[in-house]
Amino acid sequence: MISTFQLIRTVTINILIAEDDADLRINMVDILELEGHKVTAVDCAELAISACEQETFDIALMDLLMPGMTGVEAISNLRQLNPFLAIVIITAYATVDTAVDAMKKGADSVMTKPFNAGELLMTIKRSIAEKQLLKSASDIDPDSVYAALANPLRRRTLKQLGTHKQLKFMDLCRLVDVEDHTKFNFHLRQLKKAGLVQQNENKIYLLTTTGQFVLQNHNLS
Amino acid sequence: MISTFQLIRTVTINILIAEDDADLRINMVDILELEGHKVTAVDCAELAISACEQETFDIALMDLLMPGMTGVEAISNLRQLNPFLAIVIITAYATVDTAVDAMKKGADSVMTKPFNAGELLMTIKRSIAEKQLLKSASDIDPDSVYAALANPLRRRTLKQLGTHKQLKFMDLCRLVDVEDHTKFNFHLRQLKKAGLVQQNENKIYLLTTTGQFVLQNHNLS
DNA sequence: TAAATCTGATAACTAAAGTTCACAAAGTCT
DNA sequence: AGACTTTGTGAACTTTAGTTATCAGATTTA
Repeated sequence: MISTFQLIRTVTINILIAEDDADLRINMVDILELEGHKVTAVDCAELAISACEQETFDIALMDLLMPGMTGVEAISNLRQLNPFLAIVIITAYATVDTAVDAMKKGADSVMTKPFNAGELLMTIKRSIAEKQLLKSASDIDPDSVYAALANPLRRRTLKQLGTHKQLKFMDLCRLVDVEDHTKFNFHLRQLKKAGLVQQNENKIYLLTTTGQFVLQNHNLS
Repeated sequence: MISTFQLIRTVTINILIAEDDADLRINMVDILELEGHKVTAVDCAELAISACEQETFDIALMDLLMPGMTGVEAISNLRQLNPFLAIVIITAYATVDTAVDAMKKGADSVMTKPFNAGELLMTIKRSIAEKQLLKSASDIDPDSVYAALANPLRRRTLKQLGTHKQLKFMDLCRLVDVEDHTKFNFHLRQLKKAGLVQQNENKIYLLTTTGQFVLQNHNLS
């Protein structure tokens, strides 16, 4: 059974649903359980938050309008409980403005009602995939990354590598305006040790995927 | 003249417009210049990028559909040139999906055509204000902030202060599970020196605005 | 081929970060 | 009042980060 799942590349996802319309809620649960996922369904945002306190979900599908707290209002609470939770806001009355607002408040996606099974599964799959990037990039050692970023010279180096992609030692050294190359060599080694920079077979320096991620998300000054 | 501006609390904003519809473009320029803003208008994304290389804009209003690169595709280029640029995507054919996509790609807001002068000015004002937060929070010394974050004990401390808001020295010390209070005192001083933590008049510790900002944006592990 | 530049290792040193210990003023509890 | 907890300070010390100088193999240039 498990091998079948693996063959068709399906992974069991732990899904939280907050939807006050009972029919739609049951419908969604059916679709997702049929797909082999683990589903917890509640009918308001407050219960979703307490569910998140008990359990680690991969994704939360939050209706926008429910009695009590809205789905968007719950985002910050959910996010605090689980930074890697993918949050999708679901709404029948979606306008561009409400969607933009939800995204600003930290939603990962917005889906409009009505939707069919395919759209639901696709949205879940995509949201999880996008979160996965952040997740994988953040299970690196934060100590060494932050320590590496604590030096302006190293931040400049990362930035230069971000724009020029591939650079030889001395070119990079001159770009960050360091006269002493052995000093620069030290910092480059620190960046390598922190897993932000690597060298290819020709000794040319470039960012690791972690380095690229850090560069994108930390807008270094 | 300047005093009048200050009286009515208007600040000159440096605005970049990329819009291929000449009529709309001229119309927008008129509205914004009448308001006293500095406006640069081009008719494609590529020109917007080169304009951004020459000059530092506060906000870019990018049409989604233009000959050549789309407004959304240009986002990463613009962002790299100026991390503090507010980017608003403008489109006539805005659906929730296109809006969500634009936000995922890094837009700060999405505005639908047609819009009137009031909506335009309001959107600009709001986007600038939201960016301003990030700007003000990031002109603090990044060296000391990253150095402060380089220690797991200090990251735990920040997190606890984020959830409990206000904590006394010993309570905080026990929450982060440190036996030696003088050791903890050292790290707390480091956090204060980095401007992430402060004490109120009753000696109770709490996050500074910078600390709150860092906690939100750096999802610390 | 010789000279110059590039790339990097190593060691010696300085500066900064972090820990531990001893002590003490202030507040709290009984 | 006396004991105890809280909230620190300062000095001594250990560890880590960062700098500088010296050397050396590899590669490029003249």
